[in-house]
Amino acid sequence: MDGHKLVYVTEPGTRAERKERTRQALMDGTLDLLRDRSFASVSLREVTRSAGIVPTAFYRHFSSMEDLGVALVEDSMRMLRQMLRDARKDPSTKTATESLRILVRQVRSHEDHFRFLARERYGGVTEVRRAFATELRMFVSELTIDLSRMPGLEAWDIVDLEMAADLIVSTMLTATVGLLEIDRPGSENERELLRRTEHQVRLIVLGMGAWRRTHN
Amino acid sequence: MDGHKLVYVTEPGTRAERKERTRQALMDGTLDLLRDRSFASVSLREVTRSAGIVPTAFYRHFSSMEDLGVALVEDSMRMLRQMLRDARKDPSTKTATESLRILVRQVRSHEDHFRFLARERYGGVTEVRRAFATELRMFVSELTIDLSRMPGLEAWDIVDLEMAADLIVSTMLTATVGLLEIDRPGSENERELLRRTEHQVRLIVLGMGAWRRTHN
DNA sequence: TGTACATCAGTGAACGCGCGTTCACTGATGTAC
DNA sequence: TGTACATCAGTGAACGCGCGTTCACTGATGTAC
Repeated sequence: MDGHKLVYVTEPGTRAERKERTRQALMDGTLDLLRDRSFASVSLREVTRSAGIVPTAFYRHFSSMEDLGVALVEDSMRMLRQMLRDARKDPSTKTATESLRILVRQVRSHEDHFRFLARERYGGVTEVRRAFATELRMFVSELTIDLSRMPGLEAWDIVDLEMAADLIVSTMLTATVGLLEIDRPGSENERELLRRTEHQVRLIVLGMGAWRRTHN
Repeated sequence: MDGHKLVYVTEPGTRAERKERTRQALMDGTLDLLRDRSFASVSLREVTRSAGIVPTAFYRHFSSMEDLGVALVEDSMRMLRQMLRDARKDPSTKTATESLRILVRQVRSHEDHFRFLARERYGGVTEVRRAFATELRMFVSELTIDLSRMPGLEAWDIVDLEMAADLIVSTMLTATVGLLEIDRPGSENERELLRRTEHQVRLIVLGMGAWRRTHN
């Protein structure tokens, strides 16, 4: 016992690299603290504690907690945008089942970010709400265009298409929030949620077929 | 100028009445503070300030902020339950348009409570989330029963009916949250939201007709 | 109805605590020659 | 490659502040006789 240990006196890497790592530690630590609380209730000192630095060092990375919040939103939004872009490119998303499979995989591998977005979606910080709403509106527009190119939907009124796209996105969003509340991936609860969501999307698509017949 | 004024030295009513009034002032003041913040970020001292009493007097009414939070949830839930009960009794709710008209009226006359529920729905307080989820599940069950009694739906599988009821409730919930973000009642934004929601509900109902044909 | 006592909503002083922020500092890393 | 100086991420003491909570109190209201 009591043998020698190899110890880094200081962390490896250049100064810039170490700074970036601390910044990431602050952001990751904050997302971790947000697991079961709102952003507004987390203190600067808690955040620095979670990252293993002294409170005053916080200001080397962010000018305020609000600033850190904005950085987290940007980070989460970047992730969300990337996911949506990938999903639109992927040809297999043409079926509801495949879209859901992709959604589950993404949500499970970025739970912290999704939880942050879901939590702050209706939370106190106006800027977050606005950013999220904008992102969602953009995605609904893109989905509307996708729909307008599908066989049988070319003749649809754009307003009606957008209404349907909005309903599909809402349904997927509801499923996402539901997923976050299910801790155990692959559980019976999860399978039931997915089955229900899949049927709901199919119901909407069927409705669109009937809509065409009654409104055109 | 500087004439006499008639002033109540103490508030009117019995001691119990005045206590109840202070309790209400604490709850109303809190809902007011929650207009653009989360419950977790509101302090006991702010609440008593809003009600015009000294901080220590808070404990004559609630044992803690958490206790006040529970009282607010119960209050809001009571309101919600009453609204849903009334809506189910009202025969005019058989059409989507009428249901939406009732929803708008209720949301507009209880905005504080609805905002509180929407804000805390995914907020940090587990108990609130659970209470809301239970209430919602109960309402979906009731709506499922309503649907099963509608002409043409008697032969439906109960699971399918519940799936459809869930989708309708989600859609109404999304509309509710949307309404809360529109400050100006009767505005073009509000009319557009209602038109879209109405079409979405109709789309779902049409989908149910098509579903029967493809699954039975 | 009048009196004596009990109740209790609200007061005000005081406490210890965690907070955000300032400041001068340290010492390892980076750069110029 | 070696030296002298600049940079700067992180430190630690200190501050004033709002917080939740305790406690002994006040004085109007309620009750018993």
